Amino acid sequence: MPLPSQYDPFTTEPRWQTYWAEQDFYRADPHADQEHFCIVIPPPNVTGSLHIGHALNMSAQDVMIRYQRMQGKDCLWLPGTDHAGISTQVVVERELGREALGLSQDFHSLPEKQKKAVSQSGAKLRKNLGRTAFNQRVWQWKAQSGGTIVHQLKRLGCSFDWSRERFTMDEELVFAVKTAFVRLYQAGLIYRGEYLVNWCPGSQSAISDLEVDVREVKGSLWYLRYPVTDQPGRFVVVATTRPETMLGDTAVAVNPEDARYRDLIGKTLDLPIQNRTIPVIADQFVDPTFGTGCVKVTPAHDPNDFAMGKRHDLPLINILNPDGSINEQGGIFVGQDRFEARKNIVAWFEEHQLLEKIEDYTHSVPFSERAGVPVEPYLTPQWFVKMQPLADRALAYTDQQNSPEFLPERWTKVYRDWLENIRDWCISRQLWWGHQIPAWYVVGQESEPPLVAMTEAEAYQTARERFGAQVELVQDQDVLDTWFSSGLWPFSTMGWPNQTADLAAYYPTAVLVTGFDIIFFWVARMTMMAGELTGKMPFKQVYINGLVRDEKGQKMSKTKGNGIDPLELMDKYGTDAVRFALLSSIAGAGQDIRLDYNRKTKESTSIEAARNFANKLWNAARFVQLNLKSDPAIGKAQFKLAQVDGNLELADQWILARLQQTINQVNTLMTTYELGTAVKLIYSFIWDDYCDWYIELAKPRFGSESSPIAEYILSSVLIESLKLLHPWMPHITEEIWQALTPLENTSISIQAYPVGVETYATTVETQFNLIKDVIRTIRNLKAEAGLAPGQSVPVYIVTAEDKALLEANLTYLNLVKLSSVELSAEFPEIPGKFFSGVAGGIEVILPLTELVDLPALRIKLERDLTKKIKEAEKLRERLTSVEYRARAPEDLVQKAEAELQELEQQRVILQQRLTVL
RNA sequence: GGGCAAUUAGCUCAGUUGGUAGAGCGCCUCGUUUACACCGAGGAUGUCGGCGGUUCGAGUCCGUCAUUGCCCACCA
Repeated sequence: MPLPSQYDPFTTEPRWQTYWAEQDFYRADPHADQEHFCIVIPPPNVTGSLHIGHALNMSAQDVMIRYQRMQGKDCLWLPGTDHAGISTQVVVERELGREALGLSQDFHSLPEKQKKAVSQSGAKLRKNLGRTAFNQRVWQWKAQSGGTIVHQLKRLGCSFDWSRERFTMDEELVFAVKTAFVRLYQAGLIYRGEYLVNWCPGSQSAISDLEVDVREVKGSLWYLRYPVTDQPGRFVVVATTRPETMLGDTAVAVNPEDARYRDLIGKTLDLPIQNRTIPVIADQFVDPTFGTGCVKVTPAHDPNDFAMGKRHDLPLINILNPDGSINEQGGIFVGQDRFEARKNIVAWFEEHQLLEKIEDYTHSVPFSERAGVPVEPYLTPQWFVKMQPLADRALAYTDQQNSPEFLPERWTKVYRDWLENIRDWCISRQLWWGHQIPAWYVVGQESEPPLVAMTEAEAYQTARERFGAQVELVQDQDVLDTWFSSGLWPFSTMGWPNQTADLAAYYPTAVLVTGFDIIFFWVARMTMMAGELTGKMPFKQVYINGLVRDEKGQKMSKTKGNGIDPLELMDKYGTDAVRFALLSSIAGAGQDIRLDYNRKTKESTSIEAARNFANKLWNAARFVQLNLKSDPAIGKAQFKLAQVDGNLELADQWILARLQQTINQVNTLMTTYELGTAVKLIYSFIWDDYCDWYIELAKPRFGSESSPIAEYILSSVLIESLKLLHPWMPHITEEIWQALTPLENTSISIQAYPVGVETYATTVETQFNLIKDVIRTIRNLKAEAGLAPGQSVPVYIVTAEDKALLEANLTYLNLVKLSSVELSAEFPEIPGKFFSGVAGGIEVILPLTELVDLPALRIKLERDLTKKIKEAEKLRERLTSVEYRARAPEDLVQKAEAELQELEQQRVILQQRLTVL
């Protein structure tokens, strides 16, 4: 099938994607004899759509998987999505709200006011629907529009095994989650307790430390006076950034060493507004140099105070409702919002002359990432995972087996540090959409601990045994933090807790590819869960990919609106170009990538360069196809070096040697997943070596005696190059490969990846490079002489050593327009003016004609000469140094000497040239 | 406060164990010779952030400072 004159990614790419899917090439077989290789997808949110970070992350995984598949391994790349508790619930709520208000626009394009109305109405409608009906509605939404990202992954050309697609709320995974919960509970690793959690008044749910976004806020530090009991006129002044919490104060603390307040320790203060007396306590925590040295203690609303409260056995007074308003403990301020109350309380203090002063104060305030409002430390009953034993176990693996291994290695420290300073994990969320906690309470026996069981029936059975037949149970209303189910992902997707064939074959997985931003959220949770539940680390390696930054080097984010849409780029340049551009800019693993992008024209030069490369490859293939007259190899081109060992020209041997070298380098790089470096080598092999030199040298051979060999090597090297490149640019390589190998009738993606022979002729490379240098020197001389490339000129070449080599390959010099070539061992008689250059000891002489601009040439030559003299001077200085001679390695000294010799030769020639002029 | 990155050509970035700096884009000159102008040939451009040290030799190793970005912990 002849290749069309223009490559069209937009029709080509979907065609092969469909073909790959229909042929079912990427279905894994756990019973296969081959070695297994597995990657599980970091499950994107079901609500999400593909962003540029995904594009990089997924492309990287696809390269790894395609490469390993071509290595002959049985590969499983398991796709799936995450139910994403809060974001999904919010999306569906908004949909309800939009429906109710009759708005058809996308939520994000609505004006702020309408957004608020939609959210409020949505939340109300959710409550009206009730839990079951609402969740049904979410499932319905998921079926309709939850698959956006899945389609987009297909468009990226990802070679997933779609038969194994999973969702974190699949029945199988629900079972795994329950099993994990029950087992951890039974092992004493899950408990329920009243603790201070990060409470988000916006979503009225507990959130984990990791979901808190700390922001610098310009606020105030208020200095409040608390009167000392029975000592009229004496006050203790406390400083606070949250005055409203004083309603729940149960002590004031001072440092025990602080002489200023020593006499007050053990005395009491009259807490204003509340008309309570509170003690003055002594605690080391208090820094006497900060503020007044007195700290108000609110154990129910501050983590440090909570700890202090524990130490001093202080009462806990909760003053807030779940929505952030002041509750009935708040005296006269009951019902007010926390910020309204703050204002009013400050006013009250001022009015009663109890406000000492106000200072401007910039401090950090924790915000809820989801709702965007300040978080309150809040006392509620929640479920927790006891992390220390899990972290210790995971750390033990890192210590003993060096597993998982992080790439780049430096992330190990980040991972370790977090595990070493672990805190308990609050896993309950006050949401409807998610894995409902498998715990039941006995109605009327609320003080009893809940019954944790796999099913309601099981819970009832236990309850009846304990409380009699009439017992009534109610299930815990909370759902689990989304990361709880994601934490099981590498094994829950393979059928755990059942001992499945997939688990046996693919678990632990080979490598996890993810961003550093979820090392704590996800990676560490997986290792801890897996260590406890499966007794193995879930992956051998963790490849951390960098962030894709915008053209200014800034992190892309929704709020900044500086995202670059990969789909738009794919529409413009084709998927392969986007993949290539992203992957080839990976320097080291974990290094951020800055994507150049012009927001006005929506152009990206790096992706354009990638598109140009695709075009180059396409045209090279077209050229080869058009010139295959003798059809020796195409159609069943299984490249074997042994088949072409006779009658090879230097260029043939050279390109084969370079191919071998490239194959070896790529294979070596891929053992450490150096995807960017590897593909850059392939790029330069195809463009610089194959296209710029080999194809050019093959052109004059067509039709001649050596035509069949040239054609054979042209085609085989191309086909090997296609295989080399395929993991990075799957579509175009498939397209060309299919066109060139019609007899194969299969996909390039399941061909064997090239394997290099161990030795290749380096002498060939040296020889060929010499010829290249001679050609370059001639071109150079012509350009310097101001001669057009098309102008035929005579050339004299002087070399004793390499005369035979040049004689044998004289035709190669035809890459430059020459009227005659004189080869000699001695400097020849040349009529008229001339000038010359040196290539690897070979002198090339170009007679001058009247066409040359002599003054311009002289200036250039003089500049060159001073440069050479300086270089030679530097080199000579080094070589005459006694220490250098004594300590530098022998081969280096020799190299330097040879270099100096050539420099000298060049200097002499330049001087000759100048005198000739 | 602690930690981690980054600092190299106009721009974006490479530079393996220390051996005397490269690529892509851009720029300049020339060119449509049997694939490709999304091309070819040639060219110009760097006190490798500053200072100090180790070494025959430092972009590379050590120390220190500066700037930028990120992560963690945060004294009310």
